[in-house]
Amino acid sequence: MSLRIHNTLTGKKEDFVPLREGKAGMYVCGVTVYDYCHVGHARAAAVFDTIYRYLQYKGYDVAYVRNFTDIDDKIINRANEENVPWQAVTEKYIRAFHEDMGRLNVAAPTHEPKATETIPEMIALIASLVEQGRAYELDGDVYYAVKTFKDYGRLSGKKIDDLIAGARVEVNERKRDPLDFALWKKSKPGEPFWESPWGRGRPGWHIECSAMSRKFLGDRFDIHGGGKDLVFPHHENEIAQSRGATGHAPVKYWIHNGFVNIDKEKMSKSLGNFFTIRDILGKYHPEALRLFLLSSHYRSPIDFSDRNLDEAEKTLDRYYGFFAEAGKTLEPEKDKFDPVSEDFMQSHALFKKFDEAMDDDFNTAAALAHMGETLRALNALKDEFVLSAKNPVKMAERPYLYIKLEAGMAALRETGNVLGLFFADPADYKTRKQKKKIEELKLDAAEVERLIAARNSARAAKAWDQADKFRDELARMGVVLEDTPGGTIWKIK
RNA sequence: GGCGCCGUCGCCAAGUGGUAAGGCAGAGGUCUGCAAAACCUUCAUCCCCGGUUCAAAUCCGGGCGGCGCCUCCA
Repeated sequence: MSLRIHNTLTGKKEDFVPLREGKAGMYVCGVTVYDYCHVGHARAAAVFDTIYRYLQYKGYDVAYVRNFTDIDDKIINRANEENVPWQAVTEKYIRAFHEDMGRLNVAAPTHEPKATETIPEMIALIASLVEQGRAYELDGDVYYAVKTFKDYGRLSGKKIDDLIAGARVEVNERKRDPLDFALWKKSKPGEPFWESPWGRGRPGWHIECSAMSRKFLGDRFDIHGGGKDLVFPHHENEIAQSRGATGHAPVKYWIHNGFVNIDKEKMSKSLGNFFTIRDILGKYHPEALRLFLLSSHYRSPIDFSDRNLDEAEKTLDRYYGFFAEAGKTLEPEKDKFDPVSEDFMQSHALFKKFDEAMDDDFNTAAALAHMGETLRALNALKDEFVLSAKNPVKMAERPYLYIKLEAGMAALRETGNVLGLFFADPADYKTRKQKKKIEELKLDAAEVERLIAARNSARAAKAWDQADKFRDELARMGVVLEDTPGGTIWKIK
């Protein structure tokens, strides 16, 4: 079975054939660290994290680079506003980024370079472009001469002439062409700077990624990812720079994720219609956010709403409910059965379906559907297993039910892990969630426990009317009861 | 204005030529003192019009509606 990837460059799904067998090099544009990340950033992070995990699951040795843009106008502005050194800004938001990613269970990439650590490589790249006549200096600034690159516009499907016609009036009229973009910017007094052959300055945005990807992955690598909004001009410019300098098309497969929308509109800083990751995690379990982000195909827009987040959380409850119940059911019986063989585990039907879905351009939505079907089947199996203990006729089936359950659970966990899900301890998941809800509703847990105890006394006396009164009272508080063999448990509606 | 994407059940969402996955909500049922949870059953012909084809949600043309990129943006 082979992996197929939708390549922005060709607009088609193509078989994934890495440049070096068994290995994969992937570069994903990270964030500019001048503010907290919003849900749109979370989507890109979760999507490419999932791709990273899936490639590893498929057996590839993956070099995954995700950068930080830690020098740019917005950072300088922010530093000036807050009257702090620019490094204070970037350090603060890099830390915040790592916190957010940790909570979303986004794995650390193999390399996480900062632009400011890659300045010499950028200068070398720019120098090479200048030497080849593809870039020119203008009073301390260096621009890329777009017209020297005949394939400009190929990635984004744009024609140079159309672009020129539609180009805005530039502040800098000295550029040879309105499309030419800055590779190096002369620093203004008081601004951070690095020494270069063109004087003191700092890098343009696009050159960073060309330099950082090249530094860690070489002149050519397999996958380059980022949000759809980066296709033009950022990635177009990257191609122009890298290919202009090295002569190689740098990237084999370009992957772009769709936006997170709010009321059909793109979530973005400039529109102001965004929620930061931390805003959302105050209200929802981080895993619910991650599940939500993976519940649509990565290229489709996804609509952010409480309703959708609620649904994701509910789905998650089902999984964790099963893991908790199945764990409780199987654990005490483990000694009675032979351990399940690795072969049997790996032969679980879910894997084939999961792989098929993911092989088809990382179709996480379809993969999750298969996992959901498996979950339902396993719940049924679990009930059957519990009942079989009391039924002499079914006794003989128990070993079989047992290994089916164990294997199914393992399959769910393993596929879940590829999606970065189910990483919490089931008991922990529930407790944490409960705690949060109690705080939200300002419930008195002791009072709840007291009412439950009262109800259970009534039940013991078969005073059903009395018992129902307590139930109703709890219901008014938002508490729902579940009478299980192990006692009465409760949760918040 | 240029380029591009999208429109599938009340909601979310798969499906790129072979006769509509999955989830939520709803309805009925099993279980339960009653519930809850879980499970079972049930629940759409795919924005409109025309065309190609034995066959189209899927391809082509034309509408209508929504969105994105063209400027910093995941």
